[in-house]
Amino acid sequence: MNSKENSADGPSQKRRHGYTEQEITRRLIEAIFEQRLPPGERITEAKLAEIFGVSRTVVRASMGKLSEIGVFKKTPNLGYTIAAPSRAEARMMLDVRKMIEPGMVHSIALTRSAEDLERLNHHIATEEAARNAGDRSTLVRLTGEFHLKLAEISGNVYLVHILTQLQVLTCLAILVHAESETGCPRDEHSSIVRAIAVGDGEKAAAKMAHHLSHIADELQLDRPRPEPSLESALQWLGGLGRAS
Amino acid sequence: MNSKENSADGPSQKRRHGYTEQEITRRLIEAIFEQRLPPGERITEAKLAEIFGVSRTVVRASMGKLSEIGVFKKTPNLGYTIAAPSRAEARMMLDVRKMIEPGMVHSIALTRSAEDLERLNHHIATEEAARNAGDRSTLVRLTGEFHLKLAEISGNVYLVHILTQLQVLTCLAILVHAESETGCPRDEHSSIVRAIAVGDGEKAAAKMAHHLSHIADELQLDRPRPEPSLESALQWLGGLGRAS
DNA sequence: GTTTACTTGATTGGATACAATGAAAAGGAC
DNA sequence: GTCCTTTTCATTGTATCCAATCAAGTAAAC
Repeated sequence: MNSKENSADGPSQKRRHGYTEQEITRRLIEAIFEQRLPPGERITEAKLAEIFGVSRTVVRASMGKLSEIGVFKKTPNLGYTIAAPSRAEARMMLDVRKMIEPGMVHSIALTRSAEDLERLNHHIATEEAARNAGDRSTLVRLTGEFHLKLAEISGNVYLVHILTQLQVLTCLAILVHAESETGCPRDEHSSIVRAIAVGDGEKAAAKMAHHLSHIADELQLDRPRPEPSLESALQWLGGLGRAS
Repeated sequence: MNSKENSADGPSQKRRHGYTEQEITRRLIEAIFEQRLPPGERITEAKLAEIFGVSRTVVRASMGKLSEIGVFKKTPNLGYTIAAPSRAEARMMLDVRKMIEPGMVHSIALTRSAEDLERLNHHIATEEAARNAGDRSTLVRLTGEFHLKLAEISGNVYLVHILTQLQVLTCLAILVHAESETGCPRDEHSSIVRAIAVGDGEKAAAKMAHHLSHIADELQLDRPRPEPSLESALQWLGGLGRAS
């Protein structure tokens, strides 16, 4: 978090405004996408306030909203951690996305403009560039943002809002549970765009449904242990205790 | 805003805490459901703080979150109003619900337990009672909560969250635009539950899709004027000016 | 050595004071 | 009277202070 152009602006020169709450929220989400804030990491109001050069009041509002949507886990009077979604939670968020996104691309396929296609193709080209360059953290961010771009193109503000939340959470789930942290698989995005381009809503929806299923597959099948829960950890410790 | 059972809970007994942020948020949403907070109403932090007997700090957090999800409209440095969704916004929120809720009931139809059906039937009976009693504000709240109950039964926390937001917004849209403010039409709810009861996911989804379309119809067809926008109003005034 | 009670430290929770903002009213010049 | 400036006022925005809470460590009792 080296965002201290702040440190150069003179010692006692009073900034009219520090970062605003929305800017802070945006930066935190960005940091998660780029894996600078790993799931499970503990984080305090005071620390963030210092980093952004504002009082706790402002970061508190931001962290409150991020907690509300499940990006931070907050335990009262204790503190915050970056969420580390369980497999069950990951499945739930992908279930919701499976309800939403196929319908969304179906709708888009029937209404898309030339400019929309331009944007989508450009985005996919950028994805490919990052993939070829081996820039993993950028790739994860971009593949996530693809889905948000679709929401924007749909023109539905509520979709943008909802999918932004779900996308951040999905990103965290992938970081926790997926083996290959490459974000969305290969070129499924481009096949979705192709279906949109020819106006085939059904096909676009089907492709999107498959795409989301593939993401879900990665989360559920990779690791052998079904759920490294606290319960099993305690059981393990108990067995150890008895053995020694 | 007559929600002062507060005045009954002991005169000078010092509450360790006043209302918590979540309680305040819940009550505000409840008040909207019951039409004690009409769309367009202006509302200030100080006023709410006084009503709930807490400082601005707490209500501010609550109002911030409500603004985030679009229930309040907030203009910086000026104030808040209860949202009065435009027809375009109403259409968008119902579009999203059409993407989500049919799939949701489809899923529920395949997994519902006897207890789930019990809860749903009980809720519908309560709805009917309110309808027969002519208790309109309770009816609006209950018909809205039916959809939330479904989300709860699905067991998906993200669905509960998302639909809670959309439901409140839909309620506001209905209050602004619908002719008959009776909430959800007749006994469409019970036909959905019947399909769920027999495990027919396809039928439940279809019924829900129709149900949501009916709500959308009410919002778009009732009033003659397509959109009483500021633009058209100015144009009208302009014409008047030239004519006089 | 184990348990209990107490202290301490770190962190959030909430209230208050003050600054910043913008709208509307008041005042003055022409 | 109209236009421009100034003042005032209501409201939000931010910082700071202190209280509340919980965990963990410490000391004392048995």
